[in-house]
Order: sequence, then structure tokens, then C-alpha cells
Amino acid sequence: MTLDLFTYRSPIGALVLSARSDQLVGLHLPESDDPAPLGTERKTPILARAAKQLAEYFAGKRKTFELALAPEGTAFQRRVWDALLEIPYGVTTSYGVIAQRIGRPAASRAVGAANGRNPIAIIVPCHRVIGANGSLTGFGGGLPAKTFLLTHERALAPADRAPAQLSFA
Amino acid sequence: MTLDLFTYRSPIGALVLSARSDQLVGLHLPESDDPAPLGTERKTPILARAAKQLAEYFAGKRKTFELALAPEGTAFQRRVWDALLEIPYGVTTSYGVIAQRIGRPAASRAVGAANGRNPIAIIVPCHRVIGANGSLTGFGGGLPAKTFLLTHERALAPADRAPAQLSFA
DNA sequence: GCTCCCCAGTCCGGAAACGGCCAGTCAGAT
DNA sequence: ATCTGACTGGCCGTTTCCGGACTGGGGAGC
Repeated sequence: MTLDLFTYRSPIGALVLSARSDQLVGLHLPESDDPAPLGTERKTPILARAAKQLAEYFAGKRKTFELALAPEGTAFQRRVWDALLEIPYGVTTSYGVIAQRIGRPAASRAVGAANGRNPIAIIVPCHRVIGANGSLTGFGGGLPAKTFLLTHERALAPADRAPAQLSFA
Repeated sequence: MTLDLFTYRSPIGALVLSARSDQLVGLHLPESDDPAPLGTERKTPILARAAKQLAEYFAGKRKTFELALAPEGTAFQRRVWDALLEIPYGVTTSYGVIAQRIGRPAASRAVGAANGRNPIAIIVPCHRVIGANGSLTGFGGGLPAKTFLLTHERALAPADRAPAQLSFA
């Protein structure tokens, strides 16, 4: 199956969206360590919708994405990424909390690793996970991008969630 | 849980039997590379039975063992050891055949490795596995011991199994 | 032809190393 | 007292590397 690509220019740089047929499989950040995906540049419907929703997100008009996602990874990684999708806009949590969430209370470190392999950045909000002590501790697309996303979300999040950390039990 | 030990003097040297509660977990050959197990010398019922059956085996009066075995190893290793238990007395087979037997046709080399880690020699008959071309190719307790066991078994095996190699489909 | 030996290829499982962690400790500095 | 910051040891899924109780084929010798 071929890989369709479309590049969207965002405030944090050129985001390379990738899709297989009608499902989104990747969002590549410019500062990422791993190389940009290879495929044929083609603005398929799913890619067009993703780009549109990203534009709305960066404009502050969208807080949740509605897209068919198909990240590829191990069973454990997919469980982690699924858990990430449930972190609300503007909220942060810790690796340990995610670990508990997926039923592996001691796997916080493995959660960090899976987080780092998140193939669909931003849309699968790995940036909302920070250290238990509040430190940012890492981001595939560079810490500045992580900071940008968090401050951007925090500025627009409901006021009652002002404190950065939440366990969202 | 403590480890009980009992040493049985056989024609191929002192065999150190080890057991946990009422299950046999090891049979250590004198020539083995890894060190003899540590524990308390104590002739528990399971160890007594094992020694008795070994005596019968070396006397040529016993062709199958009836003992509760609990070899400790990975899932793969246990599958290999289980397969070894099904090789009949006096018969030899190859690593590749065992590999097929456990559903991993290309894992013949890995079978060799697992074979080498067999913790309960003789009783789990790893000595009945030889190279696909008939060569002995190795034995934790030394090749002479392997030869002894095979010739001993062959001498007493039913005549219709005279040819050394059998695929025992 | 047929054996026997040697060799390189290949393929696995196992062990060790590696993080986007976290809690506990212990110095120092405030 | 309180707060950092550095350090430690344990955790856990993944990745990487490694080494071998293999095998099949080729070549030399018979």
C-alpha cells in the first residue's frame, strides 16, 4: 500500500502528514530525529481534513481532532497511545499516571519510550505528558515545540484547569 | 524454597540430582561446564525414586522414567524439552526435526542452544539428538558420556530400530 | 558416483543495554 | 524548616548484539 504525503506549514514548522488510503498514520515534526517519511505527495481527502483541523487547532478554534488514526506499533505502544488520546486539551499528566491508566503501574519508563515513538505527534497528544515533578523532560520535536503547544493550549483552556498538572482521575 | 540434593554414582560418574519439594529440577553431570548446584544434601522421596530409576536405567531394566519433572527455563526452552521427552528409548533424531516438531522449522540452531541448557540430563534425553548428518556434535556432559548413553540404549533397544537415525514422524 | 570434510550463510533465542520514569536520600543553600 | 539539585536503585518494554550442540552445498579425494 502506498503512502500519501502532504505538508502543512504550522507555527512550529512544516508538518509532514502521512496517510495510508483513508487513515492517518503519521505527523512528522521538522526537528524530529528520525527522517521524514517517503511517499508520494498527494492531497487525499484524509490529508486535507487533517490539515484543515490542524489549522483550526493552531488558530485556537479546535480542541479535539476528529480523524481516523492508524498508528503502527506494538500492542503495548498502541495501548499507551490510546491512553494519550484521552488526555483533555490543556491538561498535563505524568508518565506514571499513564502507566497506571493502562494497568502497568510500574511501567512508567516504558511509557516514556512508547511516548517517544508516537508516530502522530500533536494529534496524539504526547506533548501533554510531563515528568511527575513538572519537568518537561523531552519531546521528539524538540522541547521548544512542546512548550509552545502547552502554553498555546493552556492559554485557551477553561480557566478551572489553570494548574498545569492534573491526574484527571 | 530450598533445594534438596542427592548424589547417585553411575557408570559415567557422580550424578547430582536436585529437587524442589516433590519435583525433580536438575540432574548434573560431573563433566558439565556449569557448576554443581548448591543446596542441602537430603534424600527426599522424589530423589530416592529418581536414584532408583536411574539405577534401573543403567542396569538396562528401565526404558522410560516416571518422575515429576519441573525444569526451569523460558517458554521456548520448555517446549524443546517437552519435545525431547517424546523421543523413544534407543532412537536418535536431529535438531532440525525437533525444530519442526515444535513448529519453528528454522530454529534448529536455537534448539541446539536450548538442548545445551537442559537442566535434567539423561532423564530429559537430550543425548538422543544428533546432527542431521549423524555427527554427535556436542553434549554438556562430554561427548564420551553421550556416546556411552547412546550405545547403551542401542544395545538394548528393539532390533527393528537398529538404524541410528529416525525421524519418528 | 560417492564420501567426507570444510565453510559460509542464515536464523534464532537470550542476554544486555537503553531510555521523554520515579521515589528516596543527602548535601547545601536560602 | 524548606527547597533545590545531584545521585541511586529499581522498573519495564524495546532494540541491539551475539553466539551457537545447524545445515546445505561445494570441492577434494577415492
